[in-house]
Amino acid sequence: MTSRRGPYAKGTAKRAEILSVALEVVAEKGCHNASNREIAERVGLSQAGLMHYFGSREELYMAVLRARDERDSAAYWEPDPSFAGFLRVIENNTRVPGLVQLYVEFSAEASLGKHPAHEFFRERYEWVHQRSVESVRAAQASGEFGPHIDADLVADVLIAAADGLQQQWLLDRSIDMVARLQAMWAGMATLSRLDAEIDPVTAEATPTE
Amino acid sequence: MTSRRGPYAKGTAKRAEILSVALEVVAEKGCHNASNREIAERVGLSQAGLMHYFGSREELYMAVLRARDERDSAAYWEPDPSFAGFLRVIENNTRVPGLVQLYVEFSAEASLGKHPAHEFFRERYEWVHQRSVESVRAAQASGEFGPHIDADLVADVLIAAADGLQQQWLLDRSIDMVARLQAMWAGMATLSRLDAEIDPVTAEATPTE
DNA sequence: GTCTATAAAAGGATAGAC
DNA sequence: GTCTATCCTTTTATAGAC
Repeated sequence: MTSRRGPYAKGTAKRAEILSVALEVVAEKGCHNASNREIAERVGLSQAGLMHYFGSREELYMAVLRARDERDSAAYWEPDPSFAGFLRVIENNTRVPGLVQLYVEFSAEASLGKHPAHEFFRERYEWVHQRSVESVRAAQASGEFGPHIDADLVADVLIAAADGLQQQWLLDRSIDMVARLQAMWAGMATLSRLDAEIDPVTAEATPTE
Repeated sequence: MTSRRGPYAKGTAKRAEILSVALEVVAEKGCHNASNREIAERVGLSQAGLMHYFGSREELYMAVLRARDERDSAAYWEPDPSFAGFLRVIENNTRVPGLVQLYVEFSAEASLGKHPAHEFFRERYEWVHQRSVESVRAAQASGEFGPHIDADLVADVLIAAADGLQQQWLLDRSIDMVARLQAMWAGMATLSRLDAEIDPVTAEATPTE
């Protein structure tokens, strides 16, 4: 059980090693200044050797991000598909600034035109969105959210706030992302409960008027 | 009045032209793939000529972003330093995807270590934050928000949601950023009013329990 | 101010040998 | 699998003419 079946054992281990080193280099220099050459050197490969495992810089970075998602998903989301689970993912990101930076910069790079990672990020967004919708529905089931809320909209706002807070946090590591997300979540929850009790349509109000 | 005083007239006009062309190229290729050579060519300058105006790629992009901020600030923020003004800025961004992409990618690139634009983005954030705090205070004055809210926290969340929604929007141009921001704002407002009326501390609640 | 020319360094990607 | 060698492109920066 120490090695997986024959021919793939080494390749798999090497791939994992590359992913980890790639993350290390990105964390130090940023996605923009991390070069295949440097990653290859640190793994003890030539640049062409690196290309054997990942056909391009984009493939490599996608793989790094995918590995992160799989790890986080297994560790936080799946055991607890609620807002609390979501918060644990964000809180954990605090320990891996390199990943956060890679995610923001690479997804921005991929957002324009026909970039090789464009589809990857679209699909990833769908996935995160669905997960978040589940969290909202769980909160509705528990009564924290009212029944009339638009779960897709809340999910979008939640993800947006989390992404934007990560951008802020990259510039200033002292900000408390979790506290801010909790405040936002509580606001949406309160609003949704009032909608249910008072008027399903009203979303704005000027009480002192 | 057609030209500013003598020696600077041409330099100023040329700089403005370069900024506009740089934006055009970034909009097409993304900040990552826009090259000084191509920008210079399209302006009708050599690369060395371009470098005469902006000493580096970073300086040039900072200048593009600064010009945008000045324009938007004059057009939307200053006439209306409220949440509505904030929304008009966001809504306007819908018309300049290149700028949005440049902002997200370049700020992410600059967020790591000692990047030449790091300080620029930190200062810019301070500025946007202060502007947003003013919007929150205006909403408190009008009674839309309760008096006990943490305006800095609301401002951070508002900016985060706006930034994150722009990331989403870059990947999927069909999402309605303004509607989502309004929902979030309404939630925070409602929460803040309840805090004032019921209990200044409570931010979460499970009413059906 | 603007050009041509040019340098040295670095990036990504690929062909083909072992 | 892994390497060497090579290609093409980008970047910054400089020297020196007009």
